[in-house]
Amino acid sequence: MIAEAKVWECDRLLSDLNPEQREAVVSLDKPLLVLSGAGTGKTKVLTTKIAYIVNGGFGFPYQILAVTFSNRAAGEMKTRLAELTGNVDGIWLGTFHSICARLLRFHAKSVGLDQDFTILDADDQLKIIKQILRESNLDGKMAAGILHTISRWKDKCYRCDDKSIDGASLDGKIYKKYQERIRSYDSVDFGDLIMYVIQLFAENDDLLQKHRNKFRFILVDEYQDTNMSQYFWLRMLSPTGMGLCCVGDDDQAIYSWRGAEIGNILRFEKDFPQSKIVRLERNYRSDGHILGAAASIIAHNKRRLGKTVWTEGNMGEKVFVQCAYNGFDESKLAADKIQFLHQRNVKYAAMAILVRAGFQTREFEERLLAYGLPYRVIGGLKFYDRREIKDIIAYMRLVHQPNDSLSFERIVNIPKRGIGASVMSRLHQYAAATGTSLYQSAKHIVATNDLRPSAKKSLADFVAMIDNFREITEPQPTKLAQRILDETGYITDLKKTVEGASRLENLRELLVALEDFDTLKTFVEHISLVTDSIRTNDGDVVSIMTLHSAKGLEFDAVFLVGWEDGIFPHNLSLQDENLEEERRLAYVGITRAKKYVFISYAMNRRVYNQWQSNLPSRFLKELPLEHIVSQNFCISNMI
DNA sequence: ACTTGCTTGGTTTTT
DNA sequence: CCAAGCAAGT
Repeated sequence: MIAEAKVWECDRLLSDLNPEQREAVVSLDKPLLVLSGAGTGKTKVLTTKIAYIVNGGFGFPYQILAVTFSNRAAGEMKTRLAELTGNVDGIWLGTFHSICARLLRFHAKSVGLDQDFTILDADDQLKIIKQILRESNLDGKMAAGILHTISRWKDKCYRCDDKSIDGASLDGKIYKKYQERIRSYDSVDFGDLIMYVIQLFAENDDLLQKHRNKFRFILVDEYQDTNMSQYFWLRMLSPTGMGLCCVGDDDQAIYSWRGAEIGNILRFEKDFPQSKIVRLERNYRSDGHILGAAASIIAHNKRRLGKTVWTEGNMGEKVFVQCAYNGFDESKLAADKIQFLHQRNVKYAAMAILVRAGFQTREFEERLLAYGLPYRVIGGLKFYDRREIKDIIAYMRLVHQPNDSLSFERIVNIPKRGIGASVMSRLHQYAAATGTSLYQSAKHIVATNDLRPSAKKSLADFVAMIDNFREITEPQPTKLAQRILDETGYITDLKKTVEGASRLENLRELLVALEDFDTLKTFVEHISLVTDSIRTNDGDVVSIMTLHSAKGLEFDAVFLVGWEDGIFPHNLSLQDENLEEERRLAYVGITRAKKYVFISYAMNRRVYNQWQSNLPSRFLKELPLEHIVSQNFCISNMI
């Protein structure tokens, strides 16, 4: 009876899929690579596969590990899975980093970390490196570059004593110091999250075996974006690839500059000789001409596994290629089309302007503003990057984990309490000498007569205040945040400044977001791993964003702007291997569209207030004439 | 502590 | 060119 119900349930799940999708779902006995072209239903396959495993009785939810690259993808999978099965409990579903954080919390002691370790963000990392540089009398401006180098090393799973690293080089030396420093803070960065878990498994075989047995099914989304560390991590959990199912699209690998190794997906068959590859090539998103244009462009790449995306849908509109006289005119072309489409009942929210680099958004913003068209810039300044948000979060982190010295340092004098550089250097000295945190040091120093009376009192008051906040057992984050804002005088301080109003607005938004959390602990963990902006529902507005942040999204109409050599492909990416990645970016851009693609370029453009004439993007020549309509529409209202 | 003037760089961005 | 970040001065 039960078996029968299950069979029926599985049939229902599978009936909704095309043959290739079905094969990808049903195949459980081999290492599986699902090559999933744009718009071919990869999330559907992943979620159905999970449902199939559970409902078909092949495994229990807690035996399934599903890893995604971004929080957005994890969230979407959760939603879709809930729709499909109504229940997602027990499944280990999350980003590489959140899953590693979870594992590491359980076993922190085994790698010598405190269970309450803090997770650093890029800002924290940069601060620490600047600190180290300054101590060595070196220029702090090098910090960003060094951080980049260290991050890439960590993506490759190189520890600071790794033989591949020249320990005598500046970067190598800073890496060592940096690692020492963050360890002493009981903190880890994003790279560490993966590396520590690898270390944990390498040093504790029983633990590794336990997890190998536990996770019988490992599903990996966006496999083309994994870095070496993540690859090693996966191979530890599934050395033979049995139960492993990687889904990805080598043609959409656009994050190599961040350590992603497209080689991981290209090498899959070699890594797992018993493996099977399923290609999802049937596209359900874009009309024929759009798909044809995208396919022709990507066919120019050499390093790819190769697949041909097709559709049964109609050919639709051809890709519209336009030349503008200059950048101003280009924005006008887009705005006019947006207006036109909207009159034809295309929603603003179904349209997007995709740029190569952040600075390009301004021209389009100005134009849409002038036209009175609603828009939103996605990406750019992140909600959690705002000063006031980071301040209040630092308070909350310090309340949760008093030894979080970075948070301590951030807010000890915010609002101003008269605790300046001299007090801080005294604290640092003490902390270094005793091997304790700044908070602990403050507690000790306050009991001595080392500080001038006023500073001593300020510091004592500060410590007492934090302790006071801590005494609220398991505080609800909203309430705690409200108290912090009131009792520290943060709000009062804010009201004195001009931009205070908008900052207050942001804080209010944060308080609302905080209501989703029951405990401070869950919030702090969440905030460390999620740096995405709070998704505000702006309603029916046009999206402006970079090509990178458009990945995974879809729109009826897509405006691909600035297709000029030097802008796109970008100046710094004109060498061969980088050019392939730029081309993938073009592929990603075109395949975001369901019905309309407008590509434009400008003959003249002002860059850093200097007029330059760029050649049309070399990618334009790769668009076959049968799929495009070209119009040299050179207007100018500026000259 | 806050201002001022100088230098410098100005792809992509998630975790 | 313009914004940000920093060193030095009030």
